[in-house]
Amino acid sequence: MIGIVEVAQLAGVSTATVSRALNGKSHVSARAREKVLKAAQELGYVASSSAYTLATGRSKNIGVVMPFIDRWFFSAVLDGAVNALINRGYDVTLYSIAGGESHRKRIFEDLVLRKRVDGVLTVAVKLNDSELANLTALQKPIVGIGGPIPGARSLSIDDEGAGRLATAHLISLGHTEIGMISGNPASEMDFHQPYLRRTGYHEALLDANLDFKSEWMAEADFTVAGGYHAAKQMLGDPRSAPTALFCASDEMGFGAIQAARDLGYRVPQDISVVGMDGHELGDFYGLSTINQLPKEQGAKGANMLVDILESGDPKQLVNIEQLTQWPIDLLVRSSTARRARD
Amino acid sequence: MIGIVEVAQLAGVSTATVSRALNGKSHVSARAREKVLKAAQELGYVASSSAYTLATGRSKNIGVVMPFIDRWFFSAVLDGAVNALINRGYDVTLYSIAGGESHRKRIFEDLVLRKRVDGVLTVAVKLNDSELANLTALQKPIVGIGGPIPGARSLSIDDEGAGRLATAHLISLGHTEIGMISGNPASEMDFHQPYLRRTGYHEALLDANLDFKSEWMAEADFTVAGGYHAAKQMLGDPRSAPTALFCASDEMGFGAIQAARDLGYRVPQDISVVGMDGHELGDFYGLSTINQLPKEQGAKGANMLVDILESGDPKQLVNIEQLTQWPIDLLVRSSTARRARD
DNA sequence: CGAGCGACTGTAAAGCTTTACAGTTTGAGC
DNA sequence: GCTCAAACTGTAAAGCTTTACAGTCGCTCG
Repeated sequence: MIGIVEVAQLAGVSTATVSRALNGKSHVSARAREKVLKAAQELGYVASSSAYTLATGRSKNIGVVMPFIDRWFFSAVLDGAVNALINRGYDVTLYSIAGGESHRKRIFEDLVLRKRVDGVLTVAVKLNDSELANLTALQKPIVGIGGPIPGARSLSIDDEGAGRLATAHLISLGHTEIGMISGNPASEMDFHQPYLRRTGYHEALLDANLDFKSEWMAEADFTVAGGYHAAKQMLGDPRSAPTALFCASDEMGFGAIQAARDLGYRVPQDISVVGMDGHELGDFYGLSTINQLPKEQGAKGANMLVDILESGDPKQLVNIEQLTQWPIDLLVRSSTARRARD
Repeated sequence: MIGIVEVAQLAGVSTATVSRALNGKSHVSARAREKVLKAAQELGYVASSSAYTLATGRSKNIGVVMPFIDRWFFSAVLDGAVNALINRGYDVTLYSIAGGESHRKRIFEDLVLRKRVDGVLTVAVKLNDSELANLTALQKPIVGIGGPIPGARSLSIDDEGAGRLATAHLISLGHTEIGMISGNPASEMDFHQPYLRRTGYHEALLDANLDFKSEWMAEADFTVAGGYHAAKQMLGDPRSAPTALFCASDEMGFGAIQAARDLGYRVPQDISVVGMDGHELGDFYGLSTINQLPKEQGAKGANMLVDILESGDPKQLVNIEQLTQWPIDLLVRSSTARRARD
């Protein structure tokens, strides 16, 4: 096992000089630096990260905590975060809290804490008071993606505004009978996107002086199958079928398009459908949507966290509540069109 | 900052006893153990993982290396692995090698090496000689998922057998003109699934004494859009259009179904389509497929790795080549049916 | 009753790096 | 040539745990 002393010996300097030369923090003569670099190269030396962490108190490691890993939105956020963090010299340790409450408790108390990570990035996880207190006590900064976190920094789209925009898009196309397939609040999310998006929908209708019927509101679980069933039910009744549909997720939008087609409607000539998220398959299925660029959100959140860590200002670390609004984008594709004349 | 000495003081014992009581390795009197546990609980003590790693040489951390994070198959494997590893007390550090060769080199040489991880799990990554030599020199075991790795353990489905099974399924339904949409070998995979699956297809045709036409073979990039275009091209020509299609990924299968429908074919009455992988949307779209249970593969690979680490036998760690074949399953849904009489 | 063994506990070293502090060298300015 | 600051370098401590080794204690067995 070769360590810093072997490098120091080969280079003919002290271990302190080796450390300084390799980390580039303080003054080292060009001659010494060169000898050290050569020796390190020759021996294939890489500093032990555990010793580094023990000595400095920094692990160069960020914990990412999310409720799901294999759902599209989450893996996209993760992908963006991992790439951003690698570029800034940080590793990421991944925690899934799908395993229930005890699982979650163990992660926050035992694993994440104490030196394992320098900071925490959460995705659609709302921390409770004791989790926040733990992190604060240890001076570990946290950035949350996907919803505001009281007492911490967060990055989130304006879900209400997104709902309003999607609905307004349909209104601008001349639709007056607009249904919504809303997310199910019980679907394991910590935040309230379902409510917020629904509120935006209602507001847009109000703004345009449009009627709202209760048959135009359905709930599903954010999945394709859920969207399919809800849409089939809503569109199946010719007396109350709306001419346009806003779905609170793209997956539900895919299901709704399929349901409409199966019922004999043409999309978009007979029924317009707008989704939400920016799912990778949206382009293929031609689904108009509100794009929230999850990959970019992940990268942005990761960079915010590293900025805080490297600001050098301990006051920045914790106890700062700040909501960064993430811009949204209306992506118009082929699933929405002007309302046909009756 | 409270450490092991604070716990020792409060419990009135030495740090050695605290360590032993908490790790449960060797004999500690019940009385002492109880005092230690109580003190640790009271102080909220958790051992510093960096000090633990430095002292023991084990990090309780597994590196997972994959070329993509946000593609369905990979995130499913990751999900399975993360949950399995958490259950066995290991963390996972995630590396994406999407960033190109230098990126990859940095990960394998600088980050993964030296104490950061106890072992490595790769997904669809073929290690080159120097990467393998590095890991071997450091006695870090490795398990690869998604293809055989010379000189290491791996877990993989029999891609050739899968291709044969999918094709045989179509043959058993009476189809004699069977096309294939194969993966593109250049699509950033380290392994040769495209070739293997194609070989299986050819073999099945041979076994059944069926003809093969070159118009029945197309290549695409594993995506929905790619499958759509390839299928549209192949099915569009009525002179040579096959009555059944084997797609080397489920995404391409989705695209193929859509293409067939857009051309006016009914699926499965006019055209049968079988995919491969077990994509989560397969159920919704009714795509028959070869299910390879990626989540379970991830969990199995992770458990294999931990078993090796905890076997206590240093000879198990490296230099063992072993290919574990992962069983596959034919999942028959509504996209395949008996060939219609002409 | 003594020897010896097993169970338990404590001391101290080892693991590897960073960095405060102190010491040395270098070179500029006078 | 001397002084002094700045640049560089080395020594040693600190960071926190595990564990080898040695020591203590109580008990059993002869």
